[in-house]
Amino acid sequence: MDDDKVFKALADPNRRQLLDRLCDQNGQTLGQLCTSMDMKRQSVTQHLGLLEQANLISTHRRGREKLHFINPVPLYEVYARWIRKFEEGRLGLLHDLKQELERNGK
Amino acid sequence: MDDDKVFKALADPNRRQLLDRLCDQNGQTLGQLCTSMDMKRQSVTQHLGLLEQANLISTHRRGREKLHFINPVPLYEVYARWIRKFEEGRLGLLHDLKQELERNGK
DNA sequence: TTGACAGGCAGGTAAATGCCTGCATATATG
DNA sequence: CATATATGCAGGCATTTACCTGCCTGTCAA
Repeated sequence: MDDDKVFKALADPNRRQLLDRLCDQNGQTLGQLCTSMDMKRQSVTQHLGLLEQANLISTHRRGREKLHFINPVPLYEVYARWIRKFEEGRLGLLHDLKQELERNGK
Repeated sequence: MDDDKVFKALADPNRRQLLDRLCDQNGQTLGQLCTSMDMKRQSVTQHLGLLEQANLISTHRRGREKLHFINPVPLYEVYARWIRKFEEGRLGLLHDLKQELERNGK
């Protein structure tokens, strides 16, 4: 997985909204997704392209339509490799901070 | 919490690296952090500024030094509000995809 | 076959981003 | 006090990003 592409894809609120819409209803067409996005179809296409490059969605065509499906795996991997790491040290880190503040706040 | 600031802050590999360095050793000064970043001090300052605005780090001064501490809370909240949501629907989503592929792959 | 519909592709532009240089300020130390 | 050290602040510049317009291709249905 390319961490960087995933993080960059998630950096834009419109792309997060697209994931949200797909979470509401998976397998939507480009046209359907466009109705909830305040921008031109071509722009939505670009956003979906970035999501697909980040492997956050997968697509396939049905006739003249293009269906979009969420792939939750990269999101979970971001959590596993990135967020959980800091979560584990959470108490320790807060302890360090507290100690430092006390040492200097006296 | 401002989701957008957190996601945008995490979008840059240098900022993620800074968080990593702080995870290795919490409470480092700007100067210390600079030694592991291949850019000028002023650039590092800007990155740290974004991390602080996203509430991912907190700082306080000790004399002429500025110490930086990780705040793991926003990371956990991103997970709780964002990633867990998709994780929950994971099996269902994969099931939808499989079904769709089979319907059209025949 | 022809018209309507769904989507792809190719620039163009304004704004945001990331990095830099140069200079200013504040603190520690001899 | 004088100097070195740690950081702050301002502005410039190149790249990337996000959105747009305009046009082309492919599919369905009458």
